[in-house]
Amino acid sequence: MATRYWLMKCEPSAYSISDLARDGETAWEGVRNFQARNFMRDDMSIGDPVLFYASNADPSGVSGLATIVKTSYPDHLAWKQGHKYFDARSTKAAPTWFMVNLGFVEAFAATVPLAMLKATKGLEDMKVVQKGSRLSVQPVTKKEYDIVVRLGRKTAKSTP
DNA sequence: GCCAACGTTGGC
DNA sequence: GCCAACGTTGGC
Repeated sequence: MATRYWLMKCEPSAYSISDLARDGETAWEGVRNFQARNFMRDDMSIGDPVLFYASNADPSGVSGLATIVKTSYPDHLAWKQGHKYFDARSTKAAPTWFMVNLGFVEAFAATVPLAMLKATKGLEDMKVVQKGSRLSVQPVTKKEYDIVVRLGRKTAKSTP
């Protein structure tokens, strides 16, 4: 499958880019939105580049880069009774929810804030800059990805 | 902590 | 199949 580019959101209090830097790889668990699930289940390939987005952060924005190291497999937490990600609809025979594994690529020295993304030419169409966008896994174009990477590295240089 | 926007559920 | 009610997300 062709390389696709992604943006994946997470609250730093739950999991941050430094956690990923420490772990090297992590299972992207707990996605409970059908659109996000479809992207993970159907459209991701190993090696796809990912913008790691910190939501509910100070500031919110892209904090680093990751890559897909394992394509989708059933989210076993949906089967765990009592777990916060438990969902009775999901069975082993017909799983409802899936996850992928992310590998660490790079942590920006400073987060590229959402306000900067909004102010940058060429990123107007990104879902994340649009008002009310809550999709936690979303596709981005190569062009958008490249612009954000450039912003992230520029920010890094100006931050001691 | 507030609240607007959104996705999902359930009554009808 | 509509739509109100609810729970959640996420910027500020």
